[in-house]
Amino acid sequence: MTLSTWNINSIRVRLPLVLQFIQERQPHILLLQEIKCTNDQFPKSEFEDQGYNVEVHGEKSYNGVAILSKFPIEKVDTTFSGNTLEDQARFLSIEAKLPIGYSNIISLYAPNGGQVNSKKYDEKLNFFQSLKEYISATLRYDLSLIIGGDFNIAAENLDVYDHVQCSNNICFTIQERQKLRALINAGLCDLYRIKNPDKQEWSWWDYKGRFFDMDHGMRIDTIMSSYNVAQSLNDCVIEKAWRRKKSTSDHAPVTAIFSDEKS
DNA sequence: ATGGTAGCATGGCTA
Repeated sequence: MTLSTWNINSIRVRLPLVLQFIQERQPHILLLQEIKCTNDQFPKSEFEDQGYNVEVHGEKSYNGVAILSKFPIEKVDTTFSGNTLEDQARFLSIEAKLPIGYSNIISLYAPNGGQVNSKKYDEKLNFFQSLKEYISATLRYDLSLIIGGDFNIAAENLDVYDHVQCSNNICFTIQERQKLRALINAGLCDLYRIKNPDKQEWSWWDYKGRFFDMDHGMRIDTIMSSYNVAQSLNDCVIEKAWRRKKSTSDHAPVTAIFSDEKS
């Protein structure tokens, strides 16, 4: 089973590219972020034509998340208990019977945070606090949880192109990294890091300047899961080729491949 | 320190 996540920065602009990605990669599940449209603007039938069940949590202009699933979707939630940014479309949860077992799958678009120490920055820290408390209260030894998306925080020094230069930048301050660490410590594994313990790869490169040409990026998108799900993991890769394409997103997709056995 | 690009929406916000 293959599960991908991709911050596509507008589904209406990126529909042809996402359809091409589906054709080539054939993910059983695709988590999307920054769809930047309302539910009725989302090209649902185009994905249904490709054999996907589709759930969308959108809003006008900004944010927005969606989940495409080859497996029937059994339960849907557009927020979580305690969500401090409930008015923004950043969270979509489904349940589905996967080959690895019955699972809760979440598409997450964490806030960027704007400027360090701004109002948005505080809201970002508070959002992660509320998400950690929810995940902590929800995780049980018999629950299979997959949470993928744009976390908008790079965890470690090897997750940014220059950890000295980036240390005061949004998405890499100590305060943010502590929030991400606390979320992981609630009982999650970073599936990319399990399979690539030393690799330095990025999932996001700024559109501005020559960031992509210079390979100056950050690894802020990933797929996390409960430990039992991680036992079924075969590989996890960042698909940089999709960031190289014309008229693409500023993020690359991340894909996890699982063995089809229950863990 | 600022600006560089991109999308939404058509001025300025968000990233």
